[in-house]
Amino acid sequence: MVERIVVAGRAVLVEHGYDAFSTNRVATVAGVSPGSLYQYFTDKAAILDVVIDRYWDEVADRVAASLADRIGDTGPAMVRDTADALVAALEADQELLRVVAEELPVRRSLTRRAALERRVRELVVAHLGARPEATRRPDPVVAAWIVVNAVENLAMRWVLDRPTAVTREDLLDEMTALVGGYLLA
Amino acid sequence: MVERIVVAGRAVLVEHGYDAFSTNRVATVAGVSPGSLYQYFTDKAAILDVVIDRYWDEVADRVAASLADRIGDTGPAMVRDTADALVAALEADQELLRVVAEELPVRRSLTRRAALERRVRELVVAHLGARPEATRRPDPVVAAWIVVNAVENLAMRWVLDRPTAVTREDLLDEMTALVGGYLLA
Amino acid sequence: MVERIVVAGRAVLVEHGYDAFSTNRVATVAGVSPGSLYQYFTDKAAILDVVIDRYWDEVADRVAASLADRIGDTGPAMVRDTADALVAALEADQELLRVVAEELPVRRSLTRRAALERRVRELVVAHLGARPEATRRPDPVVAAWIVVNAVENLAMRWVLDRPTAVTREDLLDEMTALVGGYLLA
Amino acid sequence: MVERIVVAGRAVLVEHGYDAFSTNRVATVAGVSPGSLYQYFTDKAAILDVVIDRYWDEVADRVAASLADRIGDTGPAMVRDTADALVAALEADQELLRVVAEELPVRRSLTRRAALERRVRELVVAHLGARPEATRRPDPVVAAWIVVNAVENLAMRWVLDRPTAVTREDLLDEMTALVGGYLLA
DNA sequence: TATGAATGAGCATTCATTCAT
DNA sequence: CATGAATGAATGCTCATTCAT
Repeated sequence: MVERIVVAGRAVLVEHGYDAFSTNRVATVAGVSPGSLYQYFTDKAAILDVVIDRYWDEVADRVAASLADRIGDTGPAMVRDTADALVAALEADQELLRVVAEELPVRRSLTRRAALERRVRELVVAHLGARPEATRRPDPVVAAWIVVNAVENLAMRWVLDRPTAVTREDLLDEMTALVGGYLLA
Repeated sequence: MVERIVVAGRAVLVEHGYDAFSTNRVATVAGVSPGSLYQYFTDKAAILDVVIDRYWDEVADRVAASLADRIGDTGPAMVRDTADALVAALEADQELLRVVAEELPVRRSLTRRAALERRVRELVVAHLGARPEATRRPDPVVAAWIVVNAVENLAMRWVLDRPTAVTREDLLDEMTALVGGYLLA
Repeated sequence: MVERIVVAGRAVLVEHGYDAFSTNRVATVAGVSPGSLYQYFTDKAAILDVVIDRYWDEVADRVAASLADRIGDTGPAMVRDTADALVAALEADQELLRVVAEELPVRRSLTRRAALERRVRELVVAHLGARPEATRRPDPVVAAWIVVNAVENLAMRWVLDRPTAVTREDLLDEMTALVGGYLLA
Repeated sequence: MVERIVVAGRAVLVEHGYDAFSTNRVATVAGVSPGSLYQYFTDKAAILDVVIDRYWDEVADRVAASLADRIGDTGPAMVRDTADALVAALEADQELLRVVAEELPVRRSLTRRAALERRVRELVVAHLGARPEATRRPDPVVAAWIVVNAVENLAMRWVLDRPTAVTREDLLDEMTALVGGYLLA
């Protein structure tokens, strides 16, 4: 039932946008009475939170799963593969990404995205710490912040804007160059 | 009168947040009757749009003004100065930036930010086109897209999140390294 | 408009009872939109309060007016006339009295009725203080409390219950005897 | 089970007030499922009715028990003792009295209180009938109505309002004087 | 042009009641 | 009998918008 409601919530968001995300509509789409919503969620906001959290968790899971396959990667390949995984994760549910990233107040996604970023950042810091020759940047913590923010944002903007001038391959190549060039600059 | 309304709209946004941005409140703060709003704006959304557009225009103006002073810049200095100008522009009205960037649907800012980005991108393209030795990237259009997005986003996140690990100097240094390393990678 | 709403509120109360006293119904009966209610009243409760307060104020006014005519009264005649005035005042809007006294939480009427009682009690205390021979009761404050409560309640119960055994004349006679007998006991 | 529900109903009323008297809460406090309520009561109102009826029955029982002890009483002593018994009965469960008398629609208590009053009134009528010299009032039925109403109301108001000017002894003394003075007036 | 009272569709939420298990 | 998830009508209230003045 929680499932039905969350799925319906997602559907409403994707098909009718955030403005149409009313409890009544979510209930209708879920084939459930409005009252039932409140047996599983305290609030309208609580439903939305679950939908959003679930989205970012899925993105994180996809990225993690993808990375697990290429654990031996090193240097440029690792960057490219990670970027690829991230882009793929964002492409997986573009419709919802559009709503979550453009219609919803960013604030709603903040904690979940921050968590995701922190996780990745820590991996990067660890990686850089383990291989001093991998970078010439003075502070690995700063470098990780830069790299993670830049890559995440580039991937998101690309998926959302689909700039005609930049193919998917371009994007991955350039992100690789961006990170590689930066770390060794 | 348009002026009064827009100023009031900005004030409401900054002082009470987007949720309190109701036509009645804006009218009250503007010292105007709610009916009068509709003589200058078609919509509540139209007011908001002007407030937001004006914000991004101000940011663009500040960046432009700042750049005009350093017209002779070249290479790293140019990057650093541009980044500095952008950070400064975003710092100039942090309160509104917070609302615009975190409380409002991103969609609202989309066209104006896109315009800003396009302008800067064209400058970058022109610059790169004029000095082929400035970059090893194969496609200047792609490179410009990458660079502008990365720098803009990094500046915004830094101003909004104020990550303790990254000082303002760090930020500028690293952005310079990021761009420099990338273009020559 | 306040007038219309209050009148409609009274009408709803009288015709459909307290349970039907919903904002929408009051608005409908007032021939007004639900939103308009909130331009003049903070709350549903605020509307009800005005209706109730107005009712008790009318009762108080009628009693006061009636008493003003018989200012020279003394002893038994004064008691009888006052009782008469009170009964008449309660009879004037029996339908509303029924709702106010039997359907509504008593609590709602408490402050207004307390004010009315206090006013009358003070008159009684003053009267008794001025004519020591009018009573043998040791404490005029206590005596006033007893007398006012007894008379008010008897009048109310009689109007509401219309006990077949007790005619209006009976009631007045007996209340006169009650008060007279008590004060001189 | 009926017991558990009624006890829970009383508890909810006393601890949280009438507004919180929801079937769900009563069921929770009773440690019973909401559905089970409807196997023993037709209605939410039915539960409330039993709670209230039981309350007034308890008051009646206490008064009756108290009176049984003083069966030989006559005249003023009888009045005083009866009044004492009534006040004591009302003081016994003041918390519930407050809810029943001030938060609940009076209508709910009407039949049970009417029954109580009728019982007492009949006693008074019988008493007065048996001793013609006990009163100078022309109609014992009328006199009984007056006396019972006055005493009951005074007792209730005193317990609920605890007027500082009137001690418990005052109250009993004055009620005795009131009734005595009246009957012999 | 400016007003602001009036609007009314729409919303989030509650809770007495039911009924399949 | 007992359950408790599910119901859904109904509620109080908001606020963008209109329009007679």
